[in-house]
Amino acid sequence: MAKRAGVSLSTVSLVVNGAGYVSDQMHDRVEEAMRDLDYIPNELARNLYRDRTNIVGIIVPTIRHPFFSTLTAVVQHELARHGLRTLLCSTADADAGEAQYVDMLRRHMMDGIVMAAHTSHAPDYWTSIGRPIVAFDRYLGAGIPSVGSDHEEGGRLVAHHLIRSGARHVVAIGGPRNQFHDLAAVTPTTAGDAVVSDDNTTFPTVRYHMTLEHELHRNGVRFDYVEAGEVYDLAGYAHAVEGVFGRFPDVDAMVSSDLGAAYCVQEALRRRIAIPRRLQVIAYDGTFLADAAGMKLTVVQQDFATLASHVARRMIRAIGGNAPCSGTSGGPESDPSSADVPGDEPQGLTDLVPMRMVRGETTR
Amino acid sequence: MAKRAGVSLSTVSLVVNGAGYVSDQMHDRVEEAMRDLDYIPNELARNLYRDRTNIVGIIVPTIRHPFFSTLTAVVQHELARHGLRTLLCSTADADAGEAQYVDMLRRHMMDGIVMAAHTSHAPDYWTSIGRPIVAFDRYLGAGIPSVGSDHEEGGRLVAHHLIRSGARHVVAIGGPRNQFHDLAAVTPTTAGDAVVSDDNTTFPTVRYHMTLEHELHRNGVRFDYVEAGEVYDLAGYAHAVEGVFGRFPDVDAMVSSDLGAAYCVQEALRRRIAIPRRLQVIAYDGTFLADAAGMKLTVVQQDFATLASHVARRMIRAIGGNAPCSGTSGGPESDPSSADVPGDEPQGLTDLVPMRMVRGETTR
DNA sequence: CTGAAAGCGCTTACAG
DNA sequence: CTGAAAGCGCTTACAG
Repeated sequence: MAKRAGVSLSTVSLVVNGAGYVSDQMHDRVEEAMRDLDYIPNELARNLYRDRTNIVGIIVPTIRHPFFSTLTAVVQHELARHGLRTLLCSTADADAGEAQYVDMLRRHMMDGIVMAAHTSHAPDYWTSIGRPIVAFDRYLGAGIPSVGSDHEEGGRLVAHHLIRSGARHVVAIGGPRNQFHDLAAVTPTTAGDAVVSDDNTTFPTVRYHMTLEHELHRNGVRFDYVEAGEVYDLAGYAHAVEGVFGRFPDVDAMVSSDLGAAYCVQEALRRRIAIPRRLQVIAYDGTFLADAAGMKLTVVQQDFATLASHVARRMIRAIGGNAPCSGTSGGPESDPSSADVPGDEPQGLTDLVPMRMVRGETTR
Repeated sequence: MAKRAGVSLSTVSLVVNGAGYVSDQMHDRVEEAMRDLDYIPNELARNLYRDRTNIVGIIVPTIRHPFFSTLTAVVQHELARHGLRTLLCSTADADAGEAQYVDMLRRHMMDGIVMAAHTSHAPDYWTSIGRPIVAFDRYLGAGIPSVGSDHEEGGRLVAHHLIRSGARHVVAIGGPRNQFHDLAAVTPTTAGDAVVSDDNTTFPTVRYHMTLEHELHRNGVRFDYVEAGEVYDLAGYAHAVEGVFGRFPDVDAMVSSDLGAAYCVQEALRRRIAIPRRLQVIAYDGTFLADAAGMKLTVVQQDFATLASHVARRMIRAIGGNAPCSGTSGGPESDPSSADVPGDEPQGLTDLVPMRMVRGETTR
């Protein structure tokens, strides 16, 4: 519909896309006409032709939780650097499970999905989708790339600090423990004790608690796990924390996410329990909240920037082919099945990002 | 490409869309074929035909800030109820100003935009876009609907509480004050004192501080405003807060966003300043952070649910016509210029949502 | 180097 | 009630 300057639409298209050969004269004439009528190309038509939207969905439980808001922010940033937009897909804030978002992926409304929420679907479900998916902090099935922090290292960092500082009774507050087994090839033994089995088939976050528990037990430190409800139930942490002090009067170290740790500090202040002298608190994640929780929290820090860059890299590769932003459109050679390029680099399909501990005011 | 069951594509389309008249026999035959080949309609083609993506962008400074993560979550939820998805458009997390997102709106990659970040563009810019825009907590130009809390009321709530409780020196910590005037028909007087002028042409958030200052002055309470840097500079609040105690040793009340207030509590604890006896702290916003900041903060609460429902309603109206989810497709009668339906209801184009104060542990 | 043609996958009038 | 046709606005081979 842009045949104003007496040229054909193909020429306009060539100019707009900077492709092909157009004489300078034509070029200028088209540019001028575009400016005059302030022509704006309709992206919808391109999308249809290219079978690309340049939109990637990120599935999280809720963006309200500081961990997921931080994660989403960095992932968005990183994707944007590659010309991809981020569609917010939260499962708790939208009465819609992940299935609806996967459906959108199937219907080509998104080019790919970053999956960072709990799922009740089995690996078959995920592998059969046949479109680009990157798993965050979870295993979704053979061939689906996965990115996450090295939670075993995280568990070790926490355990070793607590052991060194003389903790006797550690309480961890976290999500529903039954989720630990949904996708995990983990063999729980009788006494609530569990053992990590196969390296490649475990829900990664579980390893944090398992390693922690294992290390503490090995060193004769008592360890209890308290469930705080689903991750999207922010107030659930507060209740769980309050309960801990009643149930375990002799607790001398508490371990949770930033949010849980913040409640620990708050409740300890209220009960006039001296931190870190009588009670140590270690937060897991290291979002802004760790700096604003009444005391500067000691944290085991996730490296969000690195995590995001891995996620973006995996996603770009999975989407494949045609670069979205740069003019170098290499034709439609994208192949959905390239989502599961097998072991094309050292670590295979899993990126494990190191963690580090940062001392605050809540540990000795 | 769905002529498997020996029927024409039009029939398939009719079945998929549940429109027109199809015999039961045809219907079943098509359904069966769709199941067999597990056919998934390509949304891109529909988008092109309908000139609709069912995607709405929300422009925020950063999703990391608890206020904006909460706002985004509720808006997403509310939009989802109307069949609309939310595209995350943050200006601080993506090296891209709002212009890039507006461009996407122009190119029909989004159906509308919720604008909740600071802009340096003048009203002309916004009004000339001619596509659905809803402003949040700001005035973007004649004809652009706007939603926000009643910040004058917020200012009054804070002021009255502080006056009643005997505060003598109040310090507020907030964003750069020069932004206050960007879009505001506000006449600052000599002494740093400012007066709210025209009711319909003011950057709404400004009114909070102006009302607060005005009320406090009227009652002989000292008021100082300290700038904390841009809203996306989370650590900036911490620095600002630290500075306050040095500059104003006699401060006995501090007022800021949840995040700023959290830093106030933290710094006061560190300096062993008793809250609320020697120092009161009032937080503005009322996100989850107010419950996890070392003490339960007294807050002036934004009614996020109501704000979001107004935003969604305004957006639906601006986008107009064809319902996205329900089967009742009323044909393409959407009209971009319906974004500025003039004064079609009591309050005109502005929704002002009430606030309320919730007492915590940080006030007397 | 430029223009007319076919096609991306759907939808909706419009004839049979 | 069902099928052949035109069109959504662009892009890319393919002839001139």
